[in-house]
Amino acid sequence: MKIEDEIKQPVFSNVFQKGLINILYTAGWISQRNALQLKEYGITSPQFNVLRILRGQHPKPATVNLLIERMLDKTSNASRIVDKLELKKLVTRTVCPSNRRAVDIRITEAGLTLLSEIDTVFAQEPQLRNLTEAEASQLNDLLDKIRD
Amino acid sequence: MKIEDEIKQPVFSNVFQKGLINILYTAGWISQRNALQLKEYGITSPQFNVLRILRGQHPKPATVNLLIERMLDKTSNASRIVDKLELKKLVTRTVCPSNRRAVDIRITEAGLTLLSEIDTVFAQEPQLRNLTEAEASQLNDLLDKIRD
DNA sequence: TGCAAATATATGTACATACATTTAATGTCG
DNA sequence: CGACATTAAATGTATGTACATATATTTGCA
Repeated sequence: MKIEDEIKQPVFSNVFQKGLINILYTAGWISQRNALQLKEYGITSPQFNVLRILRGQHPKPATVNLLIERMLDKTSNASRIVDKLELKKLVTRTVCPSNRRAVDIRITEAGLTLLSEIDTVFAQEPQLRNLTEAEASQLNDLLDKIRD
Repeated sequence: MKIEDEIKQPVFSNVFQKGLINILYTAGWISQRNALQLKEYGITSPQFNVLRILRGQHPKPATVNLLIERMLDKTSNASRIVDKLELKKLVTRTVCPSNRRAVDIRITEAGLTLLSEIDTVFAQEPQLRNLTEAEASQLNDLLDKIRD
């Protein structure tokens, strides 16, 4: 559906204004779909993102600082997201021996198992399936250019 | 900066995966910039969006339902956003005379004044300034296609 | 008419975001 | 060495998101 109809705004003042709204709206649309799928597995999107970062590090530990560096949203609260994951036994938290200010965070076996289940489901419905490879590249270039 | 560097992820499994992350990351980047600018005026992004919808209706009132229809995020809680705006005297809330279930919400003079101040500032630094008009159109087409 | 269904909004709860502040450990430099 | 700044993480507070439920009003129809 065209963005004009989705938010019932008949016209935009210009194509830039429309593009801006379109990015925000599309990101929300994607997030909502993701959140719905993840809900069946009992985790939220931020929790899922943190788990994937931890899997990338595995078997090395990550610190809260490293999580913040790699999270999509830099200002969110990694500490409290890890709290929730720890409660679900998907990660462990131990004081870092070489720097007792820092905390070593590791994904557990249960966490790895959960991620691989989710991967299987996500692989069945590929993302951005409506775009060709060339279009997806074009999109990446445009988005990178916006943030320059 | 390229998305790989921004989130310190050296490679993506494919261009679709990268595109997905890029949309989410870019939307966050835009939101954060907007939020920072709006903070000087004492309002948040959702509050700003609601105010703009109300200005679009002015001098007619809007209901909570109309706000939900037009908000970027359909599931957010319009009622409580209006609460905050009402506290700041930027909107008024009165029971709708023709349907006492509904509530007429109107932007106040103070609200209109605030919006026009913000417009002035935003106009000075146009959005998506790094894109040409053709590129912005292309972006809109790609984003619309993703949601088909 | 009367009563159930639908509608409009508000409220409750859990989680996340945004940002300031606090606490503890480590580094640094006089 | 010791005071002070820096760093890593946790905590506090306000706001927003997501979703279920509650309350009040209106509508429809037996």
